[in-house]
Amino acid sequence: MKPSYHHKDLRKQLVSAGLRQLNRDGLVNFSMRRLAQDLGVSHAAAYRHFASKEALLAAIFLETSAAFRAALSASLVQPPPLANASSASSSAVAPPDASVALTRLGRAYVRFFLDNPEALGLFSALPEEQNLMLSLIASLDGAVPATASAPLIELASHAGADCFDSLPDDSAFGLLRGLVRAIRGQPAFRHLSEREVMLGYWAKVHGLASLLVTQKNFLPPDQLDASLDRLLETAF
Amino acid sequence: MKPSYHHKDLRKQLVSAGLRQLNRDGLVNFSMRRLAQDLGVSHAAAYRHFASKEALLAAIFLETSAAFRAALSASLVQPPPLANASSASSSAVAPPDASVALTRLGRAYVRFFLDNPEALGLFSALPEEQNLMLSLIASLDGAVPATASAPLIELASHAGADCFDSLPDDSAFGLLRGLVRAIRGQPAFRHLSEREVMLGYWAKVHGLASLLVTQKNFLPPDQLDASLDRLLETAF
DNA sequence: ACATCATGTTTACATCGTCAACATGAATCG
DNA sequence: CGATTCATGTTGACGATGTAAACATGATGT
Repeated sequence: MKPSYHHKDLRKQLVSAGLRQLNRDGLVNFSMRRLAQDLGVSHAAAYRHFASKEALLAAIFLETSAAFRAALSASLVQPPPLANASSASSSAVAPPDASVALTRLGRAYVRFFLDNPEALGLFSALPEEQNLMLSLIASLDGAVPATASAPLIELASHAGADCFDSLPDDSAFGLLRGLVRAIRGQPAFRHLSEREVMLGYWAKVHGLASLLVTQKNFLPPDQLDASLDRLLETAF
Repeated sequence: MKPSYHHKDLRKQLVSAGLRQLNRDGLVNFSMRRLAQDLGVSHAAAYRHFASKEALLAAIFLETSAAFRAALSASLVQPPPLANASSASSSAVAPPDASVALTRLGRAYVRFFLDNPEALGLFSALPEEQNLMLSLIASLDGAVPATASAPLIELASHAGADCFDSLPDDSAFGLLRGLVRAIRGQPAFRHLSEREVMLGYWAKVHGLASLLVTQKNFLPPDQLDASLDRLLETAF
């Protein structure tokens, strides 16, 4: 089998091999030419599929963020076992309690970045970084198509400063907002606005992810899951 | 006055102009040659002062982190006015209450990164990123000299996974640890380890900084200080 | 069979980080 | 004062990079 002039779906291989190189060498050392060489293809071959290096990174970002979204959604629908697993409810689509749901969501968030360390850098080093984190939140509802060809701009354009109020209640983000509202019902959080409660939750979760990714051993690794649960539950 | 062959303290100008370029063009587009050109000096001139681009960035990091340290220390010694300023105690070196001190510290932390947006990227994109955040915490005590010529390695070498327990109680970090211990005295936090309380606090503060830097308008900017105080106080 | 067109390849260029060889001039010492 | 030394700045070169233009190949549909 000759390696065949036409590589046939080079595109997918660029994205997946690119992701691999990203996690190996870091974002700063990400190189188009080395990537092409690794795939046994000449440099500039990638430019038949991506307009620029940034576009490739955007595609990788899109794939990663799709996985991210899936992980978060899964944590709400089919919760991974908490530290103290008691009831065996088979298909609890609606989470029993807001703070439990937020704990699950938070744990999935942190776990994802621990499993994909480079994703954090990717998510914040891309051109539309200003709107990125919120577009991720917004993209929870699937309103933004994850089709890999769409440039990042398109994704980010859906999430401005006002996306907090503009998404429908039955979207995933709307559900998150609902959880936040429920939390805000507790007397301890009454003096905060919705956005403040939301930001406080997200900040804690995101901060845990950031710090733990770069400080993997700050907490004893074997008790990490339990620690995470405790920390997230304590937030509310 | 001819621009003089010898530029005389090019080094400082490289650091400060470099910091400026960093905040303008971002870390990814940071260019040695453009920097030299902006200073009216030929490329490679910088290599008389810094062994590599990374070394320059490390120097910029050191300067930035010194300012960071100063801002944090100042917030503990001479607190910036909280939202509700009542008593005018002239020189309250010892903060009156642990949670108040932590709120002040947190606000200084967030404010610093809002004022120096690129510092966040700098702090996490540098070679010793693994130990960076904790070395910053550790460097609160001034054990690490801020002399600009020292490479980053030297700084980071002082902060390993064990710096949490190894610093003396009367250092700034020790003080922070004391604050954390005081907080842990409250019944709501008794079930958490010291490190967990510490991480929870730091995560919230760091997360607030990260999210607000990239989402400057998520909270109404005019009430940002008040919101921050509320959010930080609610953590405890 | 042939034309079309998506997909690879080659060549070329500007820019980048970095090094080696050289130039300059301020400081030191006779 | 004049010669020497040495830190500092310059020039030119090299290899690697991102990217565009011109060209090649071969799968596809008429």
